[in-house]
Amino acid sequence: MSQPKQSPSIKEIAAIAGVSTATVSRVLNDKGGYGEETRRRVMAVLQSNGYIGNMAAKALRESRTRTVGLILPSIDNPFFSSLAYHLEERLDREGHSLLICNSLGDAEREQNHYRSLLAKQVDGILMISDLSALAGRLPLDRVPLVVLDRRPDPALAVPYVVNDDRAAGKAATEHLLARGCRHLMFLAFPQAADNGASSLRELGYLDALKEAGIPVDQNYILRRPGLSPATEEAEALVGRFLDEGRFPLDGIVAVSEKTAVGALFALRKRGVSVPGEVRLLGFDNTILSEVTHPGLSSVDRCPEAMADTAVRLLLERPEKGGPLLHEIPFRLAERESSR
Amino acid sequence: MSQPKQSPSIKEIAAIAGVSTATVSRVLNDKGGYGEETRRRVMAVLQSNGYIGNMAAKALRESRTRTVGLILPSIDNPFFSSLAYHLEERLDREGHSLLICNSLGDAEREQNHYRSLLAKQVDGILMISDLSALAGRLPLDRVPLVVLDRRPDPALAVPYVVNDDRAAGKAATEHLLARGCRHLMFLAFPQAADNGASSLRELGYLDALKEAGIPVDQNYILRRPGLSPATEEAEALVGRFLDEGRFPLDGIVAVSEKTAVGALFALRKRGVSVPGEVRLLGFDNTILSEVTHPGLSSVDRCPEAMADTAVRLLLERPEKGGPLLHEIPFRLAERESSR
DNA sequence: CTTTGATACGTAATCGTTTACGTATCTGCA
DNA sequence: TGCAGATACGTAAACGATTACGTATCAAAG
Repeated sequence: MSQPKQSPSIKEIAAIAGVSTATVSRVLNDKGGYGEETRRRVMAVLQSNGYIGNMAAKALRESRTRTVGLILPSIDNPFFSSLAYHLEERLDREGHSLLICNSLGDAEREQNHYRSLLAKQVDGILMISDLSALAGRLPLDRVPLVVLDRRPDPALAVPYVVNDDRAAGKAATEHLLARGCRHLMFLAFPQAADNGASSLRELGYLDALKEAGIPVDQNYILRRPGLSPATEEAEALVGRFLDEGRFPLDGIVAVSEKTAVGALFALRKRGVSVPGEVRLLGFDNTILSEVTHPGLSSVDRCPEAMADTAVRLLLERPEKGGPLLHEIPFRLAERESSR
Repeated sequence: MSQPKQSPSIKEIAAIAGVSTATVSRVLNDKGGYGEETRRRVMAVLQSNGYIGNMAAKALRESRTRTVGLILPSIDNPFFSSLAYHLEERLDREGHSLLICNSLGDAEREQNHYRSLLAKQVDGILMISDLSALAGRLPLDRVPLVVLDRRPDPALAVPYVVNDDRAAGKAATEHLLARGCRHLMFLAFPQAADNGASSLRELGYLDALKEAGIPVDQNYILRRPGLSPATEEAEALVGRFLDEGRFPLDGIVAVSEKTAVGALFALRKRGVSVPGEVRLLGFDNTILSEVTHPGLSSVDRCPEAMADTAVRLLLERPEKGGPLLHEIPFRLAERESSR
């Protein structure tokens, strides 16, 4: 009735079925080289003994685990968890599993996790990191490595998957310009923690202003110090800007969703209507953008497509020398905050 | 300069250092039984050759992987991803890694993932599932198993970690009663998809009404059909209730965060002020509750404590026969929606 | 000087697979 | 009949670690 506590090994199965381990293995892997009668008998024994293979042994023998690792700052972040969802989905379809490691952006944690993943013999590693913590200290070529949502130094020769952030910044800005905004704020990431995306989006913002013939005013470019949570800082920054009242304002491009929420809070507390007086637009388009009031217009960075490309790069290992940069299309999700 | 593509094996290290593999292994594991001079030499060779162990081999030999699996409906859910974050955090501190598997609540996926985790020789499995899909079809005792946020049949003898949902439902209701609400709606999960928590919270709601001497009216208990996304259905249900206008309403206890958001949308569209005319309270207290307007009062289910307990149960394997039910304290996070 | 015990190793088996290689049986054809 | 080639297996060697067991050396104790 009850199954044995431990799964039997291929050897025990072989003994019961009266064949060799080689034959059991062949049956298990559909390799052929056995008679139909034998196959049936082996299958029956496997079934009735609740055989479940030992992937550790298989991995040792084949030196592949069908497991890949994902190192990210924190799975507890709506955009990353959406990305992780799609990565797992895609990997699962290819018969691979996903190991998740939170780094909190900490260099030491990244290194430890990376080493540990290599030791675990993963078939590949996905990272949301600029790799500056790893470069030179750990081998980057023992196993396929793909970076997501960050732009590592091209000298490291690691492929990376990002959006065309400059174009996205430009599109976001143009969206607000098209709705009549003329005094546009750009709410940026801290310079230090700049993951490359923020300054590119800023360039896009500048591109759009230039094309529209609107002079750039540095007072409209607000940069978070980066010491406290994004939402709080953004709220404080925008709040101060509004309180000083030195400059007119009718639109804000926020470099992330959380900063956009902060901006929204600041505006609401001061009774500034959105989108009536100020239009607002953020990035990431996670569930957060759906539940604020008004709903946040947001640049959808298409995490599903990012995941798709990253997994393809990781598993199909394109010939060396291919392009490192892989850009994923984005699209604007318009909601009330910019209408 | 550049390290070898493949990590050397213990055997190669041994050869270079002029010792046996046994000695290298002993040095690696601090087992003692070697001279100081030898230790230094072996260490140096390990270092300079970029040795990284092979956990597949180690797992095969020791039959433990220091890896545990987590099967959940979807990592792309704020409460679950918070739970996953804390699980990983806690496991990492114990030297374990976390494999993540999305089941979408689908029985077949759950089974496949479960089998695959067993094959991968994980040291334990965490599940957000009532196990009905597994019971009888797969061995539940090959490896320690702990259920989170669901109440599996006690006959399965699987420990599970949940909140005291009845108490939480009661506390939530009392919170609104204390603020003067007398016409309280309870917004429940669909009967089919009931994970046990919803009906317990409903009992708590009834407890609170009874204690307050308020007669129960079934018209105030709304149940989602469970066919569409929670937020939409909740919005539709509450909307219809309001539009019919047959019953007075001044408070809503929503069984989850997403249903609370749906309720909030319905109220807002009809110009019902929250908390002025209707006070609202939900569950889960994820980041969603922070960004709605007004901010959602929410029962914080303390995912960190849940993770802590679950990992402890999984790794410390308490003596058989201990209690299965493990209740985690909750606390009310009060925001504007109920003030 | 012998004995005892500790210390510092090495040898080889083992974990559960896969697979190269060998071999026996059978089928079909000249 | 004899032989080639296919088919259906079995044998045994890996994969990279751990570890029980054996052994040589040495110091201290008797």
